[in-house]
Amino acid sequence: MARPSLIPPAILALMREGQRHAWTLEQVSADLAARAVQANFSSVFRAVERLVGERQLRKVQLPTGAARYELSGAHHDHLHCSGCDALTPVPCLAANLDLAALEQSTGYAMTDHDIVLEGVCPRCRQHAVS
Amino acid sequence: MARPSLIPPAILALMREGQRHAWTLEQVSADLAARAVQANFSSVFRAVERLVGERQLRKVQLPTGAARYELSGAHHDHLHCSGCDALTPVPCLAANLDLAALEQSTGYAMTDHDIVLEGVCPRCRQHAVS
DNA sequence: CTGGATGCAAATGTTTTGCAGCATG
DNA sequence: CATGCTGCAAAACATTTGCATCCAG
Repeated sequence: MARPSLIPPAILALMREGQRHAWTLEQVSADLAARAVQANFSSVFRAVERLVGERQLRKVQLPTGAARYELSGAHHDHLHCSGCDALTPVPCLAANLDLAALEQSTGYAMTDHDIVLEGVCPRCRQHAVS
Repeated sequence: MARPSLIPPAILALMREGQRHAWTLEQVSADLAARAVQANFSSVFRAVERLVGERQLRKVQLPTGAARYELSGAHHDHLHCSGCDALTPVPCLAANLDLAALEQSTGYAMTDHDIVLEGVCPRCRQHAVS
């Protein structure tokens, strides 16, 4: 190994202490910069990809098509606010699904899931004309 | 209204008779061409968007970030094969989730969902070294 | 030295928009 | 003729890659 990478650990640190629950690449990049960690966008991209590969991060696809990254930790699912784009973690929803039955009926071998339900968060409900 | 649009109805027809369950924009475009329906990609895009707006079509986000379109019809969810990119419809999974309880605990107003579970389809399981 | 890490620029792939032209009601 | 559909081209966007360079082991 040559030239040990500073970026991946910095990303993990940032996320562990972070205010956010999930980050876009853009946000990871910005937060690194805010911590004076020099990192080109490509490097951030590659670091995040690697971390996802190592299962230290999880990539979450929003219904909008945009992706977010979060610490792996305990598996959970998400609610996505169509108003403000917030992503709120909720306990794993697949626990309530009978995956075994699904595998039976479809022949699929389930490997993963990433359930994102669409809704309007409390704040946006308030601001909406009621 | 001027110049009634041929494209949206052609898309609906194509999907009603189609072999496929869900289409990428690219595929819609190709299938239109195969039926000798002249349509620029932009026009296909706009037509599909309109149909989604009118709730005649549904847009499904795959875990890969790619989008697919399908006829609205009865709501259902999907299994996505990570091997061959197939999208298999399954009965609505959210039926098994206690959405009311979720709304209670999170304050969200749930508006929609689009559950895509990741797995390996029967065919790909076969072809995999076992 | 060497191999991985990095920055920069540019390719990619897809979705989206501006605009001028055109065909119908 | 006005309206909104259409094609074409190009913008916008986010993601991804090529390549030359750099550096700690």
